Amino acid sequence: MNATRATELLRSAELRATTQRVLLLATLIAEAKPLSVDDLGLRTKNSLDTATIYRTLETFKEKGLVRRVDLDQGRALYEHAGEHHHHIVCTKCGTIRDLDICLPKTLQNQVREESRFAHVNQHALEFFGVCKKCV
Amino acid sequence: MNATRATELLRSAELRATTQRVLLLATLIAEAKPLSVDDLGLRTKNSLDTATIYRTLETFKEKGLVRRVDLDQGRALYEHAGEHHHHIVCTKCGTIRDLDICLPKTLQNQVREESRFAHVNQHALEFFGVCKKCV
DNA sequence: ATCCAGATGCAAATGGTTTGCATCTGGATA
DNA sequence: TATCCAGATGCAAACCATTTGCATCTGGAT
Ligand SMILES: [Mn+2]
Ligand SMILES: [Mn+2]
Ligand SMILES: [Zn+2]
Ligand SMILES: [Zn+2]
Repeated sequence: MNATRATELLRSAELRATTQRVLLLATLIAEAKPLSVDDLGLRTKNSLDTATIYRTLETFKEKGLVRRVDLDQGRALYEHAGEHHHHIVCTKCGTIRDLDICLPKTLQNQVREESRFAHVNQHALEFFGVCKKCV
Repeated sequence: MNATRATELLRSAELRATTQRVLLLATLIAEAKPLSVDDLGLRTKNSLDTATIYRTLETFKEKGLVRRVDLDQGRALYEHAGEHHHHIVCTKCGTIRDLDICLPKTLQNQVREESRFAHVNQHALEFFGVCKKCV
């Protein structure tokens, strides 16, 4: 179980290690992929109130423990925040895969120039396609 | 006005050129940036029912006249579909700028390999930063 | 001028997310 | 170990973007 690890992480983030938080964070670590609030509800056997899940995820996000993945309109997904990375989504079955690629520095600099923005801080990059099972 | 151009586009898309559709498409062409349903309501002086706007945008999307931009969770944005491009968003004032950059072919091929997906069809790429006015 | 498939307006429903408030609890303290 | 309370939770209601059912209206073909 990741309960111990989750508790440690909560402590270092200066958050109270409540039953609910440990459970949610351990689940996010175990699944290692973007989960919806509903997903989290199911994985925790509906033992947590929906409002608690939302509030907890927001807290986790502020502390950098999770990051929100906005793939489409509608429901938000959250994943345990590890290394910066991107995703590819199967448009047929919804499967999400991590990608260990990122934008080349040259492109990021190009954006800095072309945008004429004072700062460019982040970017979101997702790919969409059809996985082998869904061909 | 872009009313004439809008009517032409609707005709070539085999869509009936109703008052509402011409108005919406002309607005999207004129603004040339991603607009929310509320934006479109305001720009058209609240003369259109919200349900009509939603249904019209969906129709336009199916015909390739507009594309939906999912920047964050919450409200969807729609823009007149021209060349494939990306955006940078100011996280302070919300301003959205077009970017004429795209991913290098090498990266796209890399994704094809690493993902092990059968097909990779699209991608979404958005940058976030602070514009000069908001520094 | 007539006609009708498809488009619109209105109002109610839906679904994800947020919020107010009473109660509960983690963990600091004595 | 018992006490205590700021902060966390559960519950129910509110909120807000989007969708849907249905009666009425209209673009454009005849
Ligand atoms: Mn991931
Ligand atoms: Mn654009
Ligand atoms: Zn698939
Ligand atoms: Zn700005």
